[in-house]
Amino acid sequence: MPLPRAFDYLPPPGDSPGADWVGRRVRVPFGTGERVGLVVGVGPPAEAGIALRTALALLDPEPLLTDELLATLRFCARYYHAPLGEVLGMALPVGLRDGQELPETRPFAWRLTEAGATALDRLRPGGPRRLAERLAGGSQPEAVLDDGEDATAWRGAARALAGRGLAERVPVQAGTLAGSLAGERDPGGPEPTAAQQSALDALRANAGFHPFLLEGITGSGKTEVYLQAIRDCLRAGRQALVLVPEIGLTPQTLQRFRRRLGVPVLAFHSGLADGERTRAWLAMARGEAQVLVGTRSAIFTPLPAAGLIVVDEEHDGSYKQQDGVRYHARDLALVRGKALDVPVLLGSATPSLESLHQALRGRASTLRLPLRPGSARPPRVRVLDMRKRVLSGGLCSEAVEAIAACLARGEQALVFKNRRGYAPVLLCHDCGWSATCKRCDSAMTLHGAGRRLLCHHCGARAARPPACPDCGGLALQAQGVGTERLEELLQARFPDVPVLRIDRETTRRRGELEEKLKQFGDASGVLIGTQMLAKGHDLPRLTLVVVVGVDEGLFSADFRASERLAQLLVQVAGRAGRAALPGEVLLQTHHPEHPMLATLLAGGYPAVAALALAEREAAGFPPYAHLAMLRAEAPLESEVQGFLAEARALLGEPAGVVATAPMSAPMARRAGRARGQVLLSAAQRPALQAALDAWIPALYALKSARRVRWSIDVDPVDLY
DNA sequence: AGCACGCCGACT
DNA sequence: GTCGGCGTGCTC
Repeated sequence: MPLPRAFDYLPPPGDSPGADWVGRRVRVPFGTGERVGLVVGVGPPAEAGIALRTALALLDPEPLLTDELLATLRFCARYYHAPLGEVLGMALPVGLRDGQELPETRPFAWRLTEAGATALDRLRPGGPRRLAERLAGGSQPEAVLDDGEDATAWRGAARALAGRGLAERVPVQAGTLAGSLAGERDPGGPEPTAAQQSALDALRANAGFHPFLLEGITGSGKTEVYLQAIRDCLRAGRQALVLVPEIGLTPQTLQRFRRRLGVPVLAFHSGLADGERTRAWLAMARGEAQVLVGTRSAIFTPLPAAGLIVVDEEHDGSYKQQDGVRYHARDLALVRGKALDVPVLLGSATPSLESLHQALRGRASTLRLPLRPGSARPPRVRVLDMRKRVLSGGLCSEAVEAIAACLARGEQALVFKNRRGYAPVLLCHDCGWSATCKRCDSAMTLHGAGRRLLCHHCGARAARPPACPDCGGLALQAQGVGTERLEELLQARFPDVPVLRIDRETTRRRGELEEKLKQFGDASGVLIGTQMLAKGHDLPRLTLVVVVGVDEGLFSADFRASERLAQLLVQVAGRAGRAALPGEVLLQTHHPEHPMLATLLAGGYPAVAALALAEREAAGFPPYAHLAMLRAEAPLESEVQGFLAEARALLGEPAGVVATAPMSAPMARRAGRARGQVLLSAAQRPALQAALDAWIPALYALKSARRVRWSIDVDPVDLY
């Protein structure tokens, strides 16, 4: 339960609990019902004089959590000021949280039954037949099937065969699996470059906990270093955990890991069914699996034989949980690495300022991978000054000409716009009215070729009004451009080549991005996309990138906006060009003289990072200060302000901490709810933590806290 | 967070 | 006379 304390129970009748009960689940009476609990301690009750109830049953024959993981979760609860119960609930896979029995995790294989062998020739062509033909050559481990031609479809086929008694699922003896995988593959891989070799030497010279910051742009071979480091780890008989950003966990990534490592590689992400998540988690907990690749929440997998933690694209925003327990998986990776005494390898082309700061202070070692000879050269970057230009749908004539020239060479162009929809604003040119959301303080975005209005914050929809609701005029105009309008424009301008739009609207399903890009192929054409296209899939024929609308990021109120923009520009630019086909990047801006852009062009990301660090130090922002945010929302503005005012008064002026007055969130109303916040800042972490330790219990006790939804965000990434 | 209890308004 | 609204307090 999200309650800030633990509950004591008497042991189930006949049981005598010892310290080895810690980390096991119990079923207990709670209030009027029953709950699954996790034993976090055994001993006399924390408080005398409370009538204890009796636990009903011990559920697990062995602890689910290692001591280290439980200690890390306790740390997580303390550090992020979340109730331990909520942290535990979040860290356990759903199936285990609601008390299910521990599933089988041993590897299984499929084989044909006798009936299946005889029926083989009579099967109609299709998935089941293809699978049956594979199995006719001998039983196949599931891990091998997962990696084959029908990587996603074979399970359905297997179910169909099993339903007719033609195939069966049988356990594989331990040990034979790794061998069968290694035997089939080529685990050697390419010869490491000098830079990769020295990175690996540095990793090998290290024993125990140490953070490494692996800096290298796309194509510099970071993954190769991960793979070699994991192989070292496996050779020592230890487990490796690899964290990847939400969009990084593609079938291709997994396949590459499986091929090169020669052992089963488990995936862990929100797209998995509950059962699969539980099994992957447990297989690591039981030491039956050695490698797990997963997104943010994979940081909570038990690693009884840990050897290495890798965080790929460590600067990526998706490592920060944005609701509930607002943890940061990269930061927790460092906490776990220290507790487990294993190296933590943070990789990025554009490291976060936090990690660069750690490296500057000598807390992390930097390993650099320069570009490999023969791979892409850095693209030529041109800034297009948009002032006083004639625009056609957001693109200036130079950009359109560059696209035309690129297509004439038979190559591909990418137009990047971080705004989906047709246009971000619908404006009345007669009276200045613009379409805003009824429930949010934000403009509604035009969609559907400009015929519909959609709020990106609450999902509200409306038809485009035929006339201005305010003045009745007919001068309603779409202002600005989104990806949809760019698609319309480019399709009209280049009718003879494919124009493909990739954003959350056109590409929702997992794996759909890969399918679409595969279909797009190597032929000449134009891609239009948002963030989704900033990284990932390899596009060898892509030589031109046009970035439309850099300006939003240059003048944002958020102090992290320029860092994020620089990271995005570097990532997007990294998509252009190959050894044989040099790339070009065009940046459209109204502020060509902006220092961030100038610095980026002159010195690349390292120069921007150095500049940003100096600014942060001068302004007293992270990583030179530490922040915490109290947020509250409620249907009524008065309830939010009432709570925040009381909360702010309770805080007082603690030593070493500066807190703002209660204020409205940058978007003061969202989905019909008023939102407000108080920001705390401290030069030293302990002062901030001490203030929060004293403050938060008092917040729970506030009456006004019951009328709002409030939360604490330690190390917030977004200030709203 | 759930859940029960409790005290005031609209229905058969 | 009862169903049900959500304010309040508790959960070992």
